[in-house]
Amino acid sequence: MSQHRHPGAPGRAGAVPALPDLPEATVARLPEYLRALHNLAETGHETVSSEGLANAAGVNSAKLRKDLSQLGSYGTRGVGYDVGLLIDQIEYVLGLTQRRAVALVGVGNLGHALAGYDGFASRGFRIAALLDADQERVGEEINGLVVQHIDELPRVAAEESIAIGVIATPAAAAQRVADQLVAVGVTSILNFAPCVLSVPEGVDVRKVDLAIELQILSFHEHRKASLTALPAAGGSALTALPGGLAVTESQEAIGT
Amino acid sequence: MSQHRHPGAPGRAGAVPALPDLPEATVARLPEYLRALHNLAETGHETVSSEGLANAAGVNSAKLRKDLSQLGSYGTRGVGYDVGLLIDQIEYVLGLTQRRAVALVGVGNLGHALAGYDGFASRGFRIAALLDADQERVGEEINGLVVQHIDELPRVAAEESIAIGVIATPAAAAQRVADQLVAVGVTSILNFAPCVLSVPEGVDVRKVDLAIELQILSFHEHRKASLTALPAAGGSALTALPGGLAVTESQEAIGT
DNA sequence: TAGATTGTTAATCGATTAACAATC
DNA sequence: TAGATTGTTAATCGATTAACAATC
Repeated sequence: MSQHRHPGAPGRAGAVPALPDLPEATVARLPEYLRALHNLAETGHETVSSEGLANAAGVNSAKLRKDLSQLGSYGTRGVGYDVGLLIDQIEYVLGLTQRRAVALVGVGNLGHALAGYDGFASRGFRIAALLDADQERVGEEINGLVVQHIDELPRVAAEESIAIGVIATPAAAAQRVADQLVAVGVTSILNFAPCVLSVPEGVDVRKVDLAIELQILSFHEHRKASLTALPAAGGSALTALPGGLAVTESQEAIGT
Repeated sequence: MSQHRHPGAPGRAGAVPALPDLPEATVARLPEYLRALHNLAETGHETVSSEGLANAAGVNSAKLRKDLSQLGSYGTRGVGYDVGLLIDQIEYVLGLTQRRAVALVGVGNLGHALAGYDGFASRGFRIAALLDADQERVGEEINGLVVQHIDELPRVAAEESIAIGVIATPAAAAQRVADQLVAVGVTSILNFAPCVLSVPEGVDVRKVDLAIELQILSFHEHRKASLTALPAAGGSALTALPGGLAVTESQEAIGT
């Protein structure tokens, strides 16, 4: 093409950052590529081929090249991709050049663990506030943060510029918390409560439901069992497992 | 694997349980329908229309009818679906008529929370064993279960008929744990470690990565910000949020 | 019968993939 | 130049959706 444009890439001042409107499936895979690239960087790799990165991320190489081509043209034919450049580019697109502040609501069993999860800090986020509706829990200190009452949310949101709300309350409380988050201007919510949330247009909600993941696996267990239970039907069942290793496609399925 | 008979689907006594090969997108939504149906049953509803159930599950009604039609024909035209019958049918298809035993490996921060998560027990699963490679943690009691050393896995798997393995170890340990699970015959794995696992064909892996969920939200935050940063472009931006509520489509996206 | 709602069709949309020309 | 690998094309596959005939 004419030249390598870095649309609003790090270092570009002035121009409006024209963020490409990526397919959702691509967006969901970029973080996986990013993680693989960080691993490669740590082990001293300066370039990587689409084949190599695809293996590290558990996808096929055509899909990887297609995904990366949506960001622009950052590879070199005959050589591969520059690991550092690609990290910068993906981090830029994902909006990770700023460390976003997260408010975690609900400091029960799961919320407690999330508050202590260092994977958030190491991958671009800062847990800026812990909130709970239970006065019993207010004042408790977890990982250097003091739990505050949910009614403090308006003040906290303003002070900390909360960008993302994480809901780890029981299902019965989740909608009310979502409403409160929306009311203070939060437009991105990660919901761990097993319920559907209603939010206005323009607010993004992602849901993680641990029991649902197990139920999906249960279906496949059930299905595999029903196949091996048909011995008369002959050859084509899954009974004989080949010894070779392969990355199962289902590993990509989450978060899509 | 085929140690005992599946209770036949309602209405199909005697016949081989011919489990339909459902589209993955449908499988991923069935647990959400099931949860919504349980809510309806608890609030005294005996029947529900596709419109009503679709609202409760956060999907559109055409999709819901299409999904349910894959299971067979369990609705009544002009009336709707029988809540109890549909619960039985979905639970059968998902293999939830037996309570599956789960082994949880890695009892650190997150694993601790998972061990105490009552959503597993209430939705068809039994945490049958807690395992860890760290001798310091062996012997600790969590929620009535004593943490055992990972080397006990072969014995535990045989004694408890483990159907699903949950990996909540650091990334560096996850592949080795997966190999150990596969070696004792586990064919379904839920992986919370931020890494790709290699497993033989026939083994299903699902991955939950909390930081990836935040990074996907971060992309959308970044994108929304880049849109509102274009004031000259006039009318069509997302700045003016309509007051009406709507269930965002992105809520369905996980686990697909 | 009249009204309601399912189950199915068919059009459309989006995602995946193999293949290969472009090009380093 | 010869070999390697990207970026793109086009075919295919799977998922979504509106519309409506079937039917309770």
